[in-house]
This record gives sequence, C-alpha cells and structure tokens, in this order.
Amino acid sequence: MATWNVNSIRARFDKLKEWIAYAKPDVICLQETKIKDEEFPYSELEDLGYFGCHFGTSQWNGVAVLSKSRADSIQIGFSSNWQDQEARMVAGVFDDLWIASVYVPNGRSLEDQHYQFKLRWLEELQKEVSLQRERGRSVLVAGDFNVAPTDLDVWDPASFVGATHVSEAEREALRRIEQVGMVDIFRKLYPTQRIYTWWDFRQGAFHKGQGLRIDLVLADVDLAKRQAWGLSTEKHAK
Amino acid sequence: MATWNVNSIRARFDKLKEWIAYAKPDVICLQETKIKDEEFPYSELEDLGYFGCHFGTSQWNGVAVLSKSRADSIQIGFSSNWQDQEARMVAGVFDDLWIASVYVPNGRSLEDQHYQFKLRWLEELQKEVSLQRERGRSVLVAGDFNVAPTDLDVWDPASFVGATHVSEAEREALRRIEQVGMVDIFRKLYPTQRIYTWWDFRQGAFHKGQGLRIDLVLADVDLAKRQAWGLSTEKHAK
DNA sequence: GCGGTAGCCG
DNA sequence: CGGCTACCGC
Repeated sequence: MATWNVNSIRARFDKLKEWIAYAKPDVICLQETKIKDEEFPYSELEDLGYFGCHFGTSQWNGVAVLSKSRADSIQIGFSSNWQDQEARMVAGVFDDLWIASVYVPNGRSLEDQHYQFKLRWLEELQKEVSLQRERGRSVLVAGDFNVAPTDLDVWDPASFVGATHVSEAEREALRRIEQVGMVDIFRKLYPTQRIYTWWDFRQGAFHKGQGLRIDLVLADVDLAKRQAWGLSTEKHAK
Repeated sequence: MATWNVNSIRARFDKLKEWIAYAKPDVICLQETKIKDEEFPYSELEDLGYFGCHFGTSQWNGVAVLSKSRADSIQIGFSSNWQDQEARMVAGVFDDLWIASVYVPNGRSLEDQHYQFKLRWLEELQKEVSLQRERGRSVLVAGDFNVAPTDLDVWDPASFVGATHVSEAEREALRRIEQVGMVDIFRKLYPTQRIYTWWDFRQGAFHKGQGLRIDLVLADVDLAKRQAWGLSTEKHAK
C-alpha cells in the first residue's frame, strides 16, 4: 500500500511505471494527477496490472486509487451534500474495505480563505470516515494531508511558527480523524523517528534533508492491529 | 560545411551531438540557437572537437559558426553602423576566409513591418558581402535565408502567391547578393533538382514532401570554382 | 507542431 | 524546482 503526490501523472508516468515494476504495491494512492477523467491512462495502467479509480475534473488536483483487483464500486468525493467541487477525494470499495486517496487543500496562509477551506475539508473527511466506520467497513485513507501531525514531523519547528501545515487548528482537525478510530501507521511503527515526505524544492531543502511528514497512511484501529505493517519510503530527487 | 536552423540549441543538443559524430563537417553554421552568449555550450562543443563563434542576446534568434580550427577573429553583426540589435549574423575569420552564419528575418507577411525589415536586412547582407570581397577575402555565407530563390525551390508555387519567401522583392534582394559575386552552391550543383530544406510542420507538410528550399550556402565565385563541392541533405522528422 | 517566454502555484 | 496556463514566433 503506497501513496504518492505525483504532481502530474502525465509528466511522471515513466517514473510511475519504473517504480511500479519493482515496488509492486497492492494499492497505490495518487494525488495531483492534474488530469481529467477522460484523459486518465486507465488502459496503460491495466497493462501494468492495475485497475484505476480516478477523480479529476481539470488541470487541478486529481486523485486516484490503483489496485491489482478491480474495485466493486468507486466513490467520487464525499458522501455528504457539501459542495466541494474540487477533485480531492476518491475511494474504491473492495468487499468491506473502503480505500480513499486524499489531497487535502494546502491552505496557503493562516489568513487565507483557503485555510478555512482546508479546515472545513478535514472536518468533512472526518465525517466521511465516521460514516464508513458506522457502515461496518474497514477504512484506509492515504494521501497528501498537508498537515504535519506534531513537531516531530517538522525538521525545524521554530521556522514554521505562524505557517500552515503545523497550526493547532490543522493538527486538531487531524486528531479528530484519529479520534473516530484511525491510526497514523507510520507513527505507530516508529513512535519517535523523524522521516519526511515533502521538501520545499525552492530552497534546496531536499538536499539538506529539511522536510515535513505530511503524507500519511491512516488505517482504522482494527485494520491497524490485524494487518502486519511495514514501511519503506522512496526518496527521489527529480 | 553544413547549415542547420536548430530551433534551440538546448533542445537540439543531443541531436547535434549525434549528427556531428558521424557527419563531422569542418564548419557548421547554426541558426536560432535561442540562447545568450553566456549560456552557449562552448566547452561541450570543444569536447566534440569544435570551436564556437556565437552571437545571441536573448531567447530570440542566435547564430553560430562552429569550426574544427579556431577562428582568428569573430565578427558580431554587420560592419555597417546600421542599428540591427537582433542576433542574426555572426562570422568567423579564418586567415583570408570569412564565414558567416545568417538568420534572415522571416517577414511574416507582405504588409508587415517585418517584411520591410527583411528586405533591408538582405540589403545590409549584400553590402557586408561586398565589403568582405573588397577586402580580398574569400566569402562563405550559409544559413536560413527565408527566401526561396526561384519557383523551382517551391513545392507548389501557386499556393504561395502573395506569400513571403517567394516575392519578387525578396528574390531580387537575393539576386543582388549573387550579383556581387556569390554562388548558390546547391543550385550550381543541381541546376534543375527540387530539394527542400524547410517544411511547415503545422499541416503535416513534411510527410507530404511539401517544402521550400530556403536554407542556402553561398560561396564567392572563386571559392565556388576552386573548391570541390558535394552535397548531402539530412531530412529528419522530430 | 514545437520551440521559447511569463506568471501562478505549491 | 517544475508542474500548469497563456501567449508568441515561425
């Protein structure tokens, strides 16, 4: 089970192919595919052994769940009637297992409208997860959360004071998702380890190892216990 | 001796390397390098056995003469005091031989200001060639002239009525250059053959063989006689 | 069609 | 830094 913000599936397709060829995950959650559904490379992915569930409406956002077995059904966006027209969540249903790929809004800055949208979006995600749990489903949510859960997930907390991704409100929204029965698998496996999943390429931060852990895999408590979890991270420079 | 409108030396550098490796011309005239002098790949070219004379000021135009021996001096633009700030002519001087790479303005349309600029530019080229001949130099001028000398150089003359590249004024400007003692080497070798050097990629014209001969090698009459000339054309699809 | 640019964005 | 959208030029 893997998650990757690809930043354009078109631009990253060769890399995706290479990586699939040796990593062979059962399930892959992709974010920022930046492609419309009608242009999504379903058949090329099937040639590689994966069925795709994709939700993309424009050049922005776009999320996918790829899986070796075909999903019984696909869920596009939240079940609630909240009008979020952005393509930030798609889920595949596999028997009683619900697997979602999420691309949480960035937030831009604490004062920005997008920050409020981000908080609201996380609240909707929490409701969605509750709903799926109430239905008796196993729940797996993976993706780019754009939130570093604690200061342990930030290379230099001091330099992030007043920034998005680390604010108390964002972290509280994330904790509320955990409180409805979801477990941050990485943190469960490594209670104190610093591993990052994102770096600001603008400042050479990648090469200096200055990152954030904002890409998460959340599993419901039962699944988290039942399933044997291991972790490997791929760190690639472009 | 070769000429090539590369349309970005950056984008075409691998192709250029490949081609140099087997064609090994003594001299290469390039047009539309689309690079500034300070970014021109002088040292990479020296690794391939070529010294570079380049004139480029921005992302537009840009011309170069590459040669296996180092030029004694480099001439950037015309000798006259005409203010042409565009990077469309560079020459290398090798003993008494003056070799220029030229990128004649396109002209856009007969009514456009750029068309007058093109005619003026060709007149300046004629003056430059006269000057170099008066100095007793051997003269070689190669490049993208954006003029098809006669209807024999046009796949379908009827479809070009009223277009640039074939107008009487452009052809007259070209003839005036020949009248100061320059010979169109291709046409001298093949008085009646139709071979094109340019195709409009927008209409699939390349694959239909619908082109123009607008890239020329002009040599002064003495050089044209003295030197044994052969010709090979490379026709590549992107 | 395919080079190049700029600004926007994360 | 490197996607995207646009536009420009040939």
